[in-house]
Amino acid sequence: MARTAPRTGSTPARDRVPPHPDLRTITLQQVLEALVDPVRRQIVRALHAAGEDLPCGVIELPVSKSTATHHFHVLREAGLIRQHYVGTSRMNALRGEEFSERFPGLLETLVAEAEQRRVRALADLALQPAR
Amino acid sequence: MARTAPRTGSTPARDRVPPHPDLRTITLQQVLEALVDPVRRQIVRALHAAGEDLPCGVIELPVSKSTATHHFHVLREAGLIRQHYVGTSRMNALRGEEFSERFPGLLETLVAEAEQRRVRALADLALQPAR
DNA sequence: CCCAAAGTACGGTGGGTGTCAAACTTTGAT
DNA sequence: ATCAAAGTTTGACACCCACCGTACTTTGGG
Repeated sequence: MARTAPRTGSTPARDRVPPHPDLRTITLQQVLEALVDPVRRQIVRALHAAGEDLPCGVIELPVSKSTATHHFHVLREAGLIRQHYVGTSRMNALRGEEFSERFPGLLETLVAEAEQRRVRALADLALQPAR
Repeated sequence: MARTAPRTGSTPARDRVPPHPDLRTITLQQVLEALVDPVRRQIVRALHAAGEDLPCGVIELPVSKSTATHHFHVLREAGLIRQHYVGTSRMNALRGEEFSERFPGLLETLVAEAEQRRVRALADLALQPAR
């Protein structure tokens, strides 16, 4: 029942795997607070589109590095992403399957937003004849 | 194509029907901002459970009347509820069908939250033998 | 050994918003 | 005509959180 990892002696003392919450303990409140920020939704969409682990750096965000760190932290606490280190880079992966099992439909709504965004951009272009 | 209602002359000048936004103009950002507040989710759940129009007053909320007014306003702007007057009472109805068509699954997630809440309350009771 | 790269941690700032009380409006009833 | 009920409006306030810069840590490479 030891929730803290046993650390089988061979690995160095400091493990760089941050705690990932059990999805069952996540509340809708937490998830909505995480997803109400457009930058965080952008991260989620990027990870979904990539379909694989991405280091923080390759996701282009309109904020500073320290702010980005903050956003990744919030997403992890809300059970949306999983993080682990590879060298000096922190890799991020969407916890897609398990999250969708806990909150069905939510992720799909976010992905749909990306689609909307594209359609609207096209429509705006079409509706502006000249200027 | 006139988006503003024509007001067929017979009705009195001041109509007490506030503007209800077209669901197609609502963004996910707006909806999430509306639903991130627990009081507003409580309102939505109450309307869903009732299945009929309810005046503001009969929904018990942990806030003052003026704050409640504010929350109903936000929900209406986000396309989640429709309001109309009956006497001195303002009736509120969930725009359930059309909203679900625009954002499939979201409302269901909120309703599921109510279920979760009940289950957790029961579990908490069961896990506390005595004190 | 030292430096660059990639994040993290921390302290501080500004804007947004949930909150309330008080004054006001509209409606229906006495 | 007057009064109570139900909401609304309008400030004002307090707290939260997204944001940034700076300093720091860890890792891998020259």
